[in-house]
Amino acid sequence: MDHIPHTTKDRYPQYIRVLRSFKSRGKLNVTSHDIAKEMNIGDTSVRRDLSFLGKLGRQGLGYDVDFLLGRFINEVVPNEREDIVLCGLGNMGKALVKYNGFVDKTGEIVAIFEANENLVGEFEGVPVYHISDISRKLPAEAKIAIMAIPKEVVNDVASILIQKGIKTFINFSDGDIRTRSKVVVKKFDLVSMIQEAIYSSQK
Amino acid sequence: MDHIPHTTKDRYPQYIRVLRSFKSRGKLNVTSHDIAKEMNIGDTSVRRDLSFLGKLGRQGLGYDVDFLLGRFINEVVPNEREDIVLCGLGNMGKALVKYNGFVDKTGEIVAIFEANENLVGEFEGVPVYHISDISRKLPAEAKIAIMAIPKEVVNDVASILIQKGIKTFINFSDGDIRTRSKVVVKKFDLVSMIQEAIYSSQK
DNA sequence: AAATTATTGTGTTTTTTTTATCAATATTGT
DNA sequence: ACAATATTGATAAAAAAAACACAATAATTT
Repeated sequence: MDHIPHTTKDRYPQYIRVLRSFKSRGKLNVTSHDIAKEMNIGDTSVRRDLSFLGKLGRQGLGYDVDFLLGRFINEVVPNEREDIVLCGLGNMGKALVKYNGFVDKTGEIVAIFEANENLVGEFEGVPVYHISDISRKLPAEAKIAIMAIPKEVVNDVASILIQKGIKTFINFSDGDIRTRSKVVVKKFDLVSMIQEAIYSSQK
Repeated sequence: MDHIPHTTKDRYPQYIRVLRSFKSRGKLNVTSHDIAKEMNIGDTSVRRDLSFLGKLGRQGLGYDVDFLLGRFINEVVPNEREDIVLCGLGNMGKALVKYNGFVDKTGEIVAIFEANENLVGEFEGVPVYHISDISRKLPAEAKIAIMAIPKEVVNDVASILIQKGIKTFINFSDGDIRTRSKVVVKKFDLVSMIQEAIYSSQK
């Protein structure tokens, strides 16, 4: 399996989403055409993308959904479950904890840090610590932090987390995370999301 | 201004995000190189992308952030503010209402529909109606719906909204919206978001 | 005021990505 | 078992995108 093109790699997470959707609809087998339609690309591109992971399909028949999904998860998310910490137990934080779906393959929220003393204790089975305890209570294996705290404090908290070894941020804060360290930040941006949706519906 | 390439168009929303970020940092002027670095593409690509919208920069100097941002907003989001309705006032719904940022240029949540009778009335200045009142209370101009309701009901509610003229969905529900109508659905998918972040931090 | 440095905008070249084509193979119907 | 149909995987061709290269121009320094 030699060099995988950049565009192909970028599509891999989308394959997982689409395959999950097929699976949830009870589809056991899909063709490159089915996938292509769902992803708005050509069926040749789908077959090409898949071919980098090996000969996964059966001529005349298509691809086995479960097998393909397993193959993708293995390629795209090769590690075991990642431990995730959540900063901020406001409405967004609570909503995120309640998304149970990602416990299975991706990771699990193992600790929550919150500024409001009254919330310290436990939420939905996850321990809640005071935000000032990050240095002491941050689980050693955690490499990912979800930020759901106000923009006024997001950079202060982020720099402590970076010091402690966090390499990846999912940022739901309204402020940007700015750092000179080499970390990955995925920003949740409702404005862009809405704009992209409007834009898509117009072109 | 003739045919704009697909990849360029796809990058336009990202330019807005990056320019907003520069602006919030107090930067008045940027070069193609600044933008390129922020977007992980080449500076030539940036200049080419911009050139489709006219001669926007000044040789030797760069681009005016405000001017460029205005030009992009005009191109990508050409309409006036869009009226948005929100379905579901749980933790996620409440969190979304509190994101004030998108009131300015993108749109505004003008009505909320919720199943819990106790929440009917008003939230953060937005009227809250019972979910059974969608047909009667849906604002006529609304074309976008944010769905923050459980998967068990998301498709029932969606089909009522589609009947009433909603064309664009932002779906925070854990279930997929499935329809034969030609609508745009942008799904918020925490699992994919985390997976993409992990994937990015590894390649 | 000339030289130096920075930076845009665009014609051209190179690289990457997508699409077209088709042999190989699997299934289904007769 | 044969013909018809469906679909993969791969090679070749076409199209699209990115990078290169540089003239034009603006600011800055000497």
